[in-house]
Amino acid sequence: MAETETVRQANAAAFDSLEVALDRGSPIPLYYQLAQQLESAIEHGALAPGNLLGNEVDIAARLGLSRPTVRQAIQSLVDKGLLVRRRGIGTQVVHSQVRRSLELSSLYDDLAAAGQSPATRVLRNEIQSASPEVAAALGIPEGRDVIVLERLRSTHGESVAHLTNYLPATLLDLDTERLEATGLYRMMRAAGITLHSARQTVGARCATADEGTLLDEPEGAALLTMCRTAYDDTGRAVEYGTHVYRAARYTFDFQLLVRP
Amino acid sequence: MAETETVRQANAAAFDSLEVALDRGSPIPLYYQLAQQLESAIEHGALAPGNLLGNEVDIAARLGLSRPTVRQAIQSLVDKGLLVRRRGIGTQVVHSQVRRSLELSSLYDDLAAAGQSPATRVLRNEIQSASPEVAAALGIPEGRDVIVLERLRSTHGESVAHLTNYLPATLLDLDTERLEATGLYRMMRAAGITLHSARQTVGARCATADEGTLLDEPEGAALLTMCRTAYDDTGRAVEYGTHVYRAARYTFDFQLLVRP
DNA sequence: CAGTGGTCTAGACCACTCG
DNA sequence: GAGTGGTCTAGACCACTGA
Repeated sequence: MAETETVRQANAAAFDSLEVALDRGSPIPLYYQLAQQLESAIEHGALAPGNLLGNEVDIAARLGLSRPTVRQAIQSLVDKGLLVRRRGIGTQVVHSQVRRSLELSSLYDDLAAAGQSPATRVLRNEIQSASPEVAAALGIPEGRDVIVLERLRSTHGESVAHLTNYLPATLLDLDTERLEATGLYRMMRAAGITLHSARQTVGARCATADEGTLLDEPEGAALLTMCRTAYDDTGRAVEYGTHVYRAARYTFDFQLLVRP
Repeated sequence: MAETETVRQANAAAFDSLEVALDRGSPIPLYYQLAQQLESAIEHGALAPGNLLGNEVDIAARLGLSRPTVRQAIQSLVDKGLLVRRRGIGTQVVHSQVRRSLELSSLYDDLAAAGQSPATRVLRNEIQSASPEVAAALGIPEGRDVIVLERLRSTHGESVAHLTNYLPATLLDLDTERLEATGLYRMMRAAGITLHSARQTVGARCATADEGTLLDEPEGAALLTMCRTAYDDTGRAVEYGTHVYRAARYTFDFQLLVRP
């Protein structure tokens, strides 16, 4: 098809005319600078879906980089799901429909956004002895001190979720005011805790009378439940939470990327 | 602490005594061979949690590989969450508590396992015109032919989920028998469709009377709902599904890895 | 066949962490 | 200061794809 040829030429033009400004004096790695600029070019449509990127050797030559550096940049976007490599063909921009869903919900949004919601009211912030369940989840001895955190999250003046969190008491201090302003994960990060991974279980059940009162739902209404244990990069469990969401006002969105 | 020193020495010994067999004649990449053997060493406890791996230059020298190749192997395990790198310190095996949860539920288990469950009964397998909702989800014109698939999944003789899927009719042929034996995703893979990503939304609601009958739950029982659109690596939507699970017998488990 | 990404090498310098 | 991972270079050969 002639159309295909036209598109291919347009692609090359699109990438050739792309201005990539690399600052070798910057502390930001070159591959990262390139990746960021490619990503924004894709976002802004300068690189359209389906466009071929041009071969890696040429790109490297044109930018004055080595091929491994260019590959590292491209690879990071492949890992994000924005680009697709094909042996013998080239590297292509993923189609917009897929990209849009990627942008809508990164896998880590929930972790990142946890606690950053506009309105979170702290109902409880105190130290207790770890129950067997909590101790097991956090991998600490039963009876050890833990911070118990209970929060009510709402948007637009309507309650959305009831969050209960448990943290080893030695980990950090949780000032209630800062907690409502900043969010739990941001405070943990500020305390030097670097998150590594978290394990989540999502289920559903009907609201009890108490839960109904708290969340403004009738008894028996459907609720989404989520249990999470989050780990440090040293392998410590740093948080265990059991959360309850009003199903009518909340869903979990996430994106799966299939590794080749 | 003396204990720390002992552990550190044990680490070095653990890795030094690790036998890594590389086959340069194999079509399997060297970095992949190394990654696999490291992974199994971690699984089998030959490399214990917290163990330092030893520096990359030494490993490369000992195995007769270049450092980038060793780095590529290590990086792949870091991406899986099994190892943690620390600048100026070394590479460590992640603690077992974290690893266990990683092994329990890879992020892609659900996709991979979809349809491989022991008992799946096909209730419907026919071609229809795409409704507006389905057409929008699949990114095809309204009214275009789509395969409509309705399945009932059960384990241990009890129903667990009611799955409804829509696929562009041009994509592949779905033989009901093979579908029950093989599973949808395996059939798609066999048809040359390589999955790239999927977007999921998980929610909850109460069962209608019909759903209750189908799933053997009372009306009003809590149900987990899941909507998914899966994409090809060319960017085509290849499947849209709306699934309903009995909350009493099913939860979604997944693992988040925080990218540095 | 020519062109592409996939793999691999053998070096180099830097930033960071620790003692 | 010594040791670590993080980045980068300038090449090389291979496997796969398409025409």
